[in-house]
Amino acid sequence: MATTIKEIAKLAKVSIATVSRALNDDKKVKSSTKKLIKSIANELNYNPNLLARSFVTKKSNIIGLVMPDIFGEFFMEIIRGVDEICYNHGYYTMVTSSHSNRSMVEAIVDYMSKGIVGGLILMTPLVEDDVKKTLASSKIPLVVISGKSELQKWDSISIDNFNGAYSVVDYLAEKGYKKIAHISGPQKNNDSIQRELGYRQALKNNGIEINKSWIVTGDFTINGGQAACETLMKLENPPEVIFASNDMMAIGCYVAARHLKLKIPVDFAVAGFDDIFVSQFLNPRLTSVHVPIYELGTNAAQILINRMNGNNDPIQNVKILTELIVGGSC
Amino acid sequence: MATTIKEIAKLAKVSIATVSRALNDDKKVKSSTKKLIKSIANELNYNPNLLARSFVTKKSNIIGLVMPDIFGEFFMEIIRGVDEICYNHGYYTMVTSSHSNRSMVEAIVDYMSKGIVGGLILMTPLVEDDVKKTLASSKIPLVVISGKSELQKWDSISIDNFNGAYSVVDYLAEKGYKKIAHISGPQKNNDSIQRELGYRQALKNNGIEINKSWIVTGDFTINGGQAACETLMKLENPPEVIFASNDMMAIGCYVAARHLKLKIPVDFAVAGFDDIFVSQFLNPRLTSVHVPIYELGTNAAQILINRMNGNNDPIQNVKILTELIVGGSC
DNA sequence: TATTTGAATGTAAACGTTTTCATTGCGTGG
DNA sequence: CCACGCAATGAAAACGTTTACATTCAAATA
Repeated sequence: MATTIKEIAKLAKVSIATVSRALNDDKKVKSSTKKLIKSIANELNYNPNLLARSFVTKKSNIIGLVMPDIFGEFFMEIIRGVDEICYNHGYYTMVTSSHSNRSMVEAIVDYMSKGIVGGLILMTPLVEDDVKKTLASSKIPLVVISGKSELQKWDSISIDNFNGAYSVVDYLAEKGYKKIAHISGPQKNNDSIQRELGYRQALKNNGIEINKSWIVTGDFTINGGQAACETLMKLENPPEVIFASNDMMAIGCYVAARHLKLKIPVDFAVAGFDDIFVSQFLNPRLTSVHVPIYELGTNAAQILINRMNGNNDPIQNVKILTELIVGGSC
Repeated sequence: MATTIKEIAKLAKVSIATVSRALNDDKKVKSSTKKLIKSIANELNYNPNLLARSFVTKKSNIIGLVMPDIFGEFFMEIIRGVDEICYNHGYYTMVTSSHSNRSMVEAIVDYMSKGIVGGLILMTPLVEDDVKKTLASSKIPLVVISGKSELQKWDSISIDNFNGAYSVVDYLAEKGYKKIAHISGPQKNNDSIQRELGYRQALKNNGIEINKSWIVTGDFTINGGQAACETLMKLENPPEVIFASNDMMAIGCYVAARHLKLKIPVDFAVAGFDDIFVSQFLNPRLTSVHVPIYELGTNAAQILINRMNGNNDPIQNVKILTELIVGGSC
């Protein structure tokens, strides 16, 4: 079995308390004994039993990352970002999703109540009331990655959806497009809501009136985007360009174009949001709004670790800025 | 603080031992007391402290998943598969990568020695000697997801790279192509090696002689694929079709085609391996070998959990079968 | 010299759970 | 009616670590 401080204590002829202190760099230990203990620990290849330590200190350096799903590069990048920071600080990353058959709340509660994780990162485009209630009772620090800053409740990171959408629609208007349609995401999804607001504001500021038949609700999937696009292009008065609330639906527009034998960007133009990996290989390249997802993860993890180390600064609500990527699709 | 078995014991007027037994469904507890204890536990919203439990039992229901990198849909799908099975069995998934600045070995040792994880899934295309040595000393069960079955050492899951590559090259030969080139992956990468072997065997079986100048080493990246493709197409005697060892490099061929103003599949054809998400949206759709990556993850997790539960069957070396996906790229 | 200080170390409790080894009490067979 | 066995429960140790409190010893102060 693995070596324990007991064995080190025996060899160093000191008590386990001294060993513990020495290994934790307590100032009260004479530097000579400290050196001795450390060298013995090294020799024996000692590794502290983190379970025992967490158990007694009631602190865990495991960070729980709860997501609605584990799929696609968005979540992947989040995990990567979180893991990177965790690794740099000696923390561990535990991931899970709500697994369709359980609610987000159950997933969170599971993580919070077992005593395993010492901090929580919750990634969800929509913080529902029951989730809020659960979070409010949390004894461990947590950070929310969300579509919208949950001001004054928890630390949060969110994408600047509004300005991202604004920038792309504004670009379209400046380019001379007048008939600008929008395929939104799910109704209650905060990312989607904010992006639609940005769309509307950009139209307004450019003196373009909103045509309700040009705003169609999608579901963030390729199929949804395709259906929405076909609906739009079959209108008596079809739009010149479609701003899809995410790239997946924009890809759906490409598929629809092939079906309808229409050519992008000559017959109609397309723009998306997220700038996912695929988008640069679409033909023509998709104009989109780049989101530094990785930074969402690193920021969340950094803030959380600070909190876990006792940081008591006021609640932070970080907004991650986006960048317009211009392709040949419009 | 959270409720403990002590409080339950007090309320039920029994000892903590009985509570522990009752909650663990020990047969020796009278069913009436068991019922009482469980109802009280329920009432108090009791959750066992997993740290304490793992600490005393020396078993952890946390599975460590170590990967060379956390990037792209391949790893994402693995994580998803592992998480799904873990969730279904009440296990937890902890992920990490080797983070470029530490070796795979360090990452593994870190996970093994801290007592946190009770089982390990190691995902790597190449099990090097130092890793082997480390794994050999492991006290906890582990499963390897690799490019090649490490027979008789550890349970392993691997992709049937050889037959996957064989099937696509055989398809090309049957279609009438004679000049079939290959862009391989990194030299020591097992996935790459097996795929090249499949390529060679398929040529042989179809009576096609191997032309060494048509085999170029790539690095699994888009840029590498592009460079390799340009090298090939600038030969005096360029090939008719290129089989790239993965889809990323196949995408590089598309990029090269654009540069060279060549048209796929008329000027030259392309096939890949992996059937990544992007591939279906390339124009024309990429012919590739589909790999059920998700199942790699679920299989690995399932085998590992069985081992953690005391399964002592002989070592398993599972090979995951592939499927040829025919697109318009050849 | 007697007392105080403080640095260095030791003692032992505590964390929540499982588990081994008693202990109790009751029914059954002789 | 005694002994035995068995079902049900309890008492207490154990896991590895941290930490509050106690102790020691020597140097510094009065």
